[in-house]
Amino acid sequence: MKYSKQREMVLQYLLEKKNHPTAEQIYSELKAVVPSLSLATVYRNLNLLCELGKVQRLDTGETVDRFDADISNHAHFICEVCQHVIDIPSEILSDQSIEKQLGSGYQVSSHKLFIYGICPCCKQLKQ
Amino acid sequence: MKYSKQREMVLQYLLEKKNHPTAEQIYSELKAVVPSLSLATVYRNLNLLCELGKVQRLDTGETVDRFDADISNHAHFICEVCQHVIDIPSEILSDQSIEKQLGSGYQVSSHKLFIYGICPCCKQLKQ
DNA sequence: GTCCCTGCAAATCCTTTGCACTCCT
DNA sequence: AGGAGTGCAAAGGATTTGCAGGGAC
Repeated sequence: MKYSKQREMVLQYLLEKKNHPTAEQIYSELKAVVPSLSLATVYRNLNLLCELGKVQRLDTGETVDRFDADISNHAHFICEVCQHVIDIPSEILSDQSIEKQLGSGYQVSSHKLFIYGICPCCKQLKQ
Repeated sequence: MKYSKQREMVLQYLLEKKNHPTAEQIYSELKAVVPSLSLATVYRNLNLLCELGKVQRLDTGETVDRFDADISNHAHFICEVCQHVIDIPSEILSDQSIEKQLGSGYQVSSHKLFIYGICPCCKQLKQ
């Protein structure tokens, strides 16, 4: 695979800011730096990085996809008040423990866990 | 809310066939029975039923949404070979156990767990 | 020089919406 | 009769694709 400045930028952006951005967010922030950047390029590179396993796509239930360069096993908490997506450490659930519980011939390769509710920050503000 | 034959059909379809269909699948199967049926009506009623809490929407990571009239707490296993969506009993994870593990101020209202892998049926065929 | 990657615009796919008409109540 | 629900077609939003030009190797 050939080097490309645009792909590097997208990956770096995701590695630095861990805010689970949408393609559009990545695009508009990077376009400020490189005005020639195209949204199609951002999408193409996000898909590529997903296929390479360097980035994961989050289907949070919103109409848009979000992206995350943290590919370690972790869950996501989506706050119903502030809409922020918060990383949750993996201890809650592992592929192995799922496979053990499913038993009888299931082969587990991955899982996605989305938790919805109110984050500590918003919960405190409400009180 | 007023009775409508179309809404009743959509709900009945979901209650009977538990195959997690897409809006398009529901539409084409029911259109065979009532040819005047419109896809927009299927979408409108699916959204309504979701709001009423009689149906849940599944964001499996495919481009299309799937729907499920089983609103009890259960996970979904998506077979990477046959693409079938299989219901997994709830014992794996409950909102309460998540909340307990998150601790420190998180309030959990719901969660979605998608497990990806190979189902027993396809695993056996491969061997 | 070759071929992958880009930017742009058009296309595609899923879903929603506006409007006139229908049919519950 | 009144208003929610329908069907149709057109609009909408997110993402992908075709193509000509540009950059990596």
